[in-house]
Parts: sequence; C-alpha cells; structure tokens
Amino acid sequence: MTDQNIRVRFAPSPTGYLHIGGARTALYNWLFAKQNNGTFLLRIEDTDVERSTDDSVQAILDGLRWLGLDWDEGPASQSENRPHHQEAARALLESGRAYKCFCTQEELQQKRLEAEKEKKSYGYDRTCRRLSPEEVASREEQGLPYVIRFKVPDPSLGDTLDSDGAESVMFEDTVYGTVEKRLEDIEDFVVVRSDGLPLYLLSNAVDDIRDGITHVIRGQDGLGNTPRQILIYRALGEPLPVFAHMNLTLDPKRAKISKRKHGEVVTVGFYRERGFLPWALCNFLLLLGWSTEDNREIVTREEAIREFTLARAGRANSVFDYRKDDPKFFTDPKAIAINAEYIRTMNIEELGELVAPELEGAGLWDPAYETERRDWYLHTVDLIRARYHTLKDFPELGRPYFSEEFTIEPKALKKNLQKDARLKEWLPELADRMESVEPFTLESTEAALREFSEEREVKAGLIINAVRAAITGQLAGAGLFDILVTFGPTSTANRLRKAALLL
RNA sequence: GGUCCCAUCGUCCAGCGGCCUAGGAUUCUGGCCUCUCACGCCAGCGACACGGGUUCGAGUCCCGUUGGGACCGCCA
Repeated sequence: MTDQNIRVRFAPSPTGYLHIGGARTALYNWLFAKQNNGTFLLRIEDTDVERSTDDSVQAILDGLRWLGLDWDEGPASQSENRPHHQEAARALLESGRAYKCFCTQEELQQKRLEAEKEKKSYGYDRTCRRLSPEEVASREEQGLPYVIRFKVPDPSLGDTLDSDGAESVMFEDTVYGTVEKRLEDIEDFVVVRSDGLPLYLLSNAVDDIRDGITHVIRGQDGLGNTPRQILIYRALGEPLPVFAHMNLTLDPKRAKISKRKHGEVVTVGFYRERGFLPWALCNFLLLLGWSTEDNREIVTREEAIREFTLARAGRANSVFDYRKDDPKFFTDPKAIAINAEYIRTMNIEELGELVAPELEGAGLWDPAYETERRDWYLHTVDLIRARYHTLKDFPELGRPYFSEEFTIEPKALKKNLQKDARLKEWLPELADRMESVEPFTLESTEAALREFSEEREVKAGLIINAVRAAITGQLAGAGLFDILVTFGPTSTANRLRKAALLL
C-alpha cells in the first residue's frame, strides 16, 4: 500500500485568511500523503499580485501549523516559477498548440455582450487562430499587444485529441468517476496575458508537473478546470496526475463560503482563538464529506491516516451549519460537540498542557502546577472538564478553581445563597466546622456537612447548593465534595466566610 | 445563456436491488442518575425532492421535472 512516490500539494492563493474550506482541502491532501508515506507540499499561488498579501501567507502558514498539517516541502511561491510558466507558453507556441491573439478586451467584451443579448453561449470565435504567419508578424511589428491562447483541437477541422480521434477530453476522477468534456465546448482559453504574465490554468499545471504531483486533490470548483488543464498536460507531452475532486462546503444558505461574506467564523484562526483543539477541528472538517466505514464520528489522527480513502468521499456538497449571534452556539453545533467530546475524553495530561497556556493568558497560571501542584492541577482540570466545550472555558468558567478572585454570579446568589436568610449565620459556622475536619476527604466532608444540616434541621441539598455557590460563585458545577477536597479546608472556609458577608 | 455536478431527518453522514416498518451523530424534547449542572444511560420528534419507468422487488438502476451548486475572465 505504501508508495514512496506519491506527491500531493496544497496550493492556496494568499488572498485572505485560511478558511475552513481550504483547511479541509489541506487536510485531505495531508491524510493522503501520510497514509501513503508520500510527500505533501505547500505551494503559495501568489501570482495575483494585486490581491496577494504577506499577511495572508503568514496566516495560512500559521493556520496549517496550528492544525498540525505539516508539509514536507515548501512553502514555494508560484511567482518564483514564472520563468518556467513562460517557457512552457513558448513551447506551446512553437509546437503550434497555442497562438497569439491580438483581439482587444473591448472587442471581446463587445462580442460577449452580443452573444448574451441573443442568449447564445459565448466562446472566443478564434479570429486570431486563422491569422496567417504574415499577418501575425505584421501585427507584432506594429507593436500590438497580444495574449497567448491555447489552440483547442477542433474536430470540425480534422483536429483530434489523439490518434484515437477522440472528440472529447475524458478522465477518471477518483471521486466523481468518469468525466467527459467535448472539445467543442471548450474555447481557446488564454494562457498568457498581454503583459506577459502566465495565467493560473497554465501556471498551476506547469507547477504540478515540475513538482511531480501524482495526485491532484482539490475542491470541486476545480473540476471544471480539469479538462483544460489536461489539454495543457497533453500538449506539453506530460503524463497526467490522478485527479480527485472533493465536495464543496457551503454556508447554510448553500452559497460558497468566503471570509468576505461570513467573517471570522469561517477562518481557522477563529477556532484557535475560541479554544478549539486543532485535531477536533480537523475531525469535524474530515466528516464534512467523508465517513469511516463504520460511520464513527470521533476519529483520531492515527485512525484518520489509516482509514482515509478518497473513494469514500461524498459527491454532494455539504453545509457548514455555523451559527452567528446564537446564545448557545458560536459555530456549527456539531463542531462544538466534537471539540467537547475530545476535551472530556482525551488524555488528561495532554489536556493539561493545552489548558496551561489558556490559564497563563488569563493570569491564572501558577508555575507550581508544573511541579509540586501538578497532581492538583490535573485533578482539577479533570474535575471540571466534563461540562466545558472549549479550552477557553477553563480560564473563564473555570476561573474560581484557579483564583481567589472571582465573582458570585447573580443567579447563584439569588437562587442558592439568598434562598434562606439563615445562611448568613450558617456559612461562617460551617466554615469553622470544615476547618476542624481531619482528614479532609470526600467522606469526611460529606459527613460533616450532612451532620451540620441535620443539626439545623434543613435538607442537605440546601446547604450543598449554597456552599457550591459560595465557593465557586456558580449555580452548576462538579459534585460538591469533590470541590471541597479540591479547595482544601482553608480556602473552603475563607470562601464560605467571604460569601456570608455578601448576604 | 452554455457545459457539468449533486439531491436520505434542521445539519453532518450510513445505505452501494431484497438485511430499510431507512441506521448513526448532532440539535431539540422527555425520563433515569443526582446536592446543582454537565457527563452517562434510556426514550421521543425528525428524511429517501417529485413523476415516470426497469425489476418478482428500488432510498439503491434508467429517464424526465424541480431544486441546489460549480465552471464558462487578459482572477486564482
């Protein structure tokens, strides 16, 4: 199964931040490379000078690194290969597979409008393809600008694609199956602009050839380009790579997603900032158009590498059901569910390492968590993780666990602390009682508290909920005695007394 | 407008002619557990776009309709 020669690439254009669609494309390529022990290369398609930015390149690299989608070669810049693209264009011209076209953009625009008016399809009418060598020479002498167009074989002129006389471009897409495009439906497309800059269709193919790409795995929007690129490969006498197009990810209104239209929520950076685990995001993205054979939802990195198959990729587009301004979900609920699942089930030490920088960022980190308080730290993270959805929940919702500086939530105050006026007296009394509990364990604290509530002739629940509110400031949380043991007698007593002051 | 792709619960997926009175995940609802919330467990709501064929039998194959999407640039 292992093929050392497999080479794939992710070739984003740096015109915006890395968005989840791009990340998914990168992920599929990466998985495929890893699975086959192949090479994953990163190529930045920066030939659109006007729209490409360095910030964007940086954001893409950062995003990929954060996701853990490491590349084996690159990042290379497409613009560096421009001489090769131009060389390829020259070769096409020389072999008669391309020609110079002197039609102006205005003329073409005019023809396009006319065709539109008559509700006819428009394709370049090949005016310049019929120019004699002398006519071409004379126009060049006049210094007229020209573009280079690819000469699409014209069956009506007796041109065929190959010796078989095929009148259409055919290829086998790994996910979409046999794709056929008639030559007559392909216009003589431009490969080099009048200012001498090669266009994407050409550059991309030439780069893939030079990079020795064996499998082109990209979004379905590339499917329409493929026949033309195949024509280029053939004209250049190069073997074809395997093409595999993956379904697109659409927004809830079923439109293509873009940073411009949807904002941060579609960028990878957003998920990093909101406390997603890199692999949890990948796991979510992975399932947007692919499934394991047994339809598992939680797929580890190793499992994904082992089980990934392009053949199981879906053909129908999928919807990224992100939410905005939703009180409960800040993105696709499923993405959050997967993230939460990892948080509550992953190895606690690994989680501890991911939570650490979050606490640090919030000024809640104690260096002792790495040394003598490490057990306490991991125990505490373990105690609270079941109800958290993102890493951000640890410094935010988890603040009372890591700091004496926290606020009592109004709801907790009202519902659990002000419920019974006698709590103002009881809390300090209970504080005294707790300080004398020795040893301070799950069982002993519970016994002490229950005894206390029996003496006061109230239900233990009343006291328990009040104590939780006093100690954590929150309505909901872990089991109370776990909390008590976590905080220890001193902090417990302090917090109880402090809360009583608010009553 | 032309060419092409796609079509199962709200969303993500399973299904590759009989195992489907359509399964899982997520969301939502109810219950159990219980000191609260969450977790966990149980239950419920919820879909084969429509119409024709083919077949003993169709979610699964074919055609059409409808709907959605992509591509059709001197953008990538």
